[in-house]
Amino acid sequence: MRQLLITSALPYANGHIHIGHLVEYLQTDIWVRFQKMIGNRAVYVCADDTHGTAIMIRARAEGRSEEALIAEMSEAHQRDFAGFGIEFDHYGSTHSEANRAVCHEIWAALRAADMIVEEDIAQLFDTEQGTFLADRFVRGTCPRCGSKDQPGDNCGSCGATYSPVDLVDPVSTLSGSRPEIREAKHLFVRIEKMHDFLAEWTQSGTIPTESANYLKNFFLHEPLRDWDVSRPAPYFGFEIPDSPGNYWYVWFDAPIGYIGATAEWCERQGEKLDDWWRSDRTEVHHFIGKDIQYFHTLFWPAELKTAGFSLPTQVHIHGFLTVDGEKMSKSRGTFIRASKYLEHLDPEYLRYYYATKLSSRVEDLDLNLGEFVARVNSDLVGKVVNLASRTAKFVAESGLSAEYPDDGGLFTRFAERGAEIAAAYENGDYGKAMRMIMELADQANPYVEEKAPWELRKDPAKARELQDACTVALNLFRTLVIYLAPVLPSLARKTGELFGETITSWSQAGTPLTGRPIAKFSHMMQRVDAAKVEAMIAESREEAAAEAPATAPEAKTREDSGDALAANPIAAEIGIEDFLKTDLRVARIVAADEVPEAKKLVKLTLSLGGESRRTVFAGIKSAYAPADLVGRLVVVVANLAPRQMKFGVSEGMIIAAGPGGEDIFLLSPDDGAVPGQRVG
RNA sequence: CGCGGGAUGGAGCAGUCUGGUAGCUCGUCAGGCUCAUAACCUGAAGGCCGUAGGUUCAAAUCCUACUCCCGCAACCA
Repeated sequence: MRQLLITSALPYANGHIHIGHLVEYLQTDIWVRFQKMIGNRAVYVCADDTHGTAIMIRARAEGRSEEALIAEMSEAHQRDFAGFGIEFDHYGSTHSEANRAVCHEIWAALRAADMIVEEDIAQLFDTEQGTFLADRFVRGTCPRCGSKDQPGDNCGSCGATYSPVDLVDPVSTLSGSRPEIREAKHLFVRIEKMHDFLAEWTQSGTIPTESANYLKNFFLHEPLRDWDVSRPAPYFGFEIPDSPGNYWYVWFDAPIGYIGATAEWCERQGEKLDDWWRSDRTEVHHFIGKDIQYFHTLFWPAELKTAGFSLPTQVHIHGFLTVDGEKMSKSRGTFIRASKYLEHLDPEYLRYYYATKLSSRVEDLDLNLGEFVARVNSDLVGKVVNLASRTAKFVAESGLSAEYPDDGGLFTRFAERGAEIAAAYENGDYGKAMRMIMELADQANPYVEEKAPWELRKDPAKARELQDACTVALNLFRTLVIYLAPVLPSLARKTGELFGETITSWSQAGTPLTGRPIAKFSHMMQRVDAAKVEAMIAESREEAAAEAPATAPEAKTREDSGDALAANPIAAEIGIEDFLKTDLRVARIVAADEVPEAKKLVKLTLSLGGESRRTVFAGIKSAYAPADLVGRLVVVVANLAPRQMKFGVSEGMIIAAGPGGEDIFLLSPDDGAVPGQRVG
């Protein structure tokens, strides 16, 4: 019997679970259930990831403590997971004493290994908010080219990279105030010390080949940079014991949460943590998304190795979810929260659909809504459940035959495929497992067809034959359900009830049931109603629109949400003279050309009236077709310094609102404005 | 030459590692059945396996080049 410790990435306490997250938790849950069914000892732990600036800022904005915020989110997360049948053995929080203790332990080991270095860093400090500002919370004027309103780490105009402290006229996006420069001590992990170990470990088969290559090409080909793991107060997190006033960066304590949560589970179960994290006997399996492999395959093993913990046996990495071939989109209604899904649809549908799409490769997974409906209905309802619903009632009185009848080897064939299907589950090739199971299901229905129990029952002399046929069909059905049980726990439970047993073990599939009563049959699974899918999408779209006023023209002024403003607060005050430096002009788009090689850009030719023409590259390709742009009036920043871009020189910038992606909204003057007129 | 993945009947995919009759599900069409949740069964149509070369007795499969698509990275909202 193998002993397995299994984790999914810790969901961040700043947001709700959506169907994209669920790919990972369902993938993990299926694997865990499978392992338990084949008799391995598997423990599935997870926790909320609770620390960091984002949590602190949000708690402040909502006028409550961080603890209150994360408690509420943890509850919401666990409710969503439970709704999808995701069963953790323990669900903790990174904000726990258990986790703090492990952080201390790992920290001490890093110190002992002389892997911690200190360095003073000049950082911007927002005096109004009383906090240091991460790069993304600062904007200002580029020190090199003078472009205004640039991000804190690099200039979007000239491409210069710099530190936020170098910005001319920096502005805090939290308060709009001008931050001051303060020196602060930061602590770094000198991960380069583990370079040789990591180079070997990442190529050892523990992680998918694609990922190993990625790490080799992007990080391990040169010395690894020191990892900044501290943040000065105020910060919501754990204070570093030997560096008062400094806190561990959220990404330091997040993975450690795996161990912290395990420690809590051990405490409750009377187990020893060392049996799970410092033992060759226990395999550690992480399930993560490709976006965070960097943390899990470099820093994490380096820390574990240094502190003498077990290294991950395997890191299972999955891709992202797309819906109908596109990224999840709020405006399209495909950004679907777990709780919203559950209001409309059975979680087993999604469990099955994802299972049919998952493999051991790092691939994105597409939720095609039309296919979703068709697959679930034809596979689960039409093929599998149908076997029971067309035969169970014929044996309601007689029960199953006392001896398993001659079925021409059908059941044996079903049983023999078990090992192969199990291997597919083990390897994470759920799609392959589902295909094999459905292949079997496709053999079962013709059997029923051939035996025609509805004919047999007309002749009392054939009662025995009828009972035998149904015994075969129901046993085939039962075996299929056992194979599907890791994916469809609810169907497995109902099937168990039909047969008067509990489905807990894979080996049950190998032996047919005989001589026992069959419970009254009732529908085990409803067909997917496409209308409900549509309703779910429509509601998601409406709710997203209500949250983001910029994307909801129908929203009236009094209903506008404050989110857009909160997300991007008003900049520092300026005088009229500053504003007048910006020369905004009305311009007419006289030509709009595709820039085929560019992802975001459209090449515009603007007329400022008369013979005056400008070429401007605008990043609006995702929102506007060039043909729709020609002729319309826009507002252009006319005195912006020309900028050399990959595809040509851009001589200005057109003004637009919106968060980006498909949600970009060009500003246009009302009728009557003429190209060349100044906007002021 | 930025990194990676992909291209197989109308749709979604398997098959590619380990060359040897091109397969599955859905959809379509024609029958059948009526036990079953407009479910199920039988049959049919539909593919020169992205393109062009090469290796081989034999290529969807191996090799080379190219084209297109999708992620990620870069590009002014």
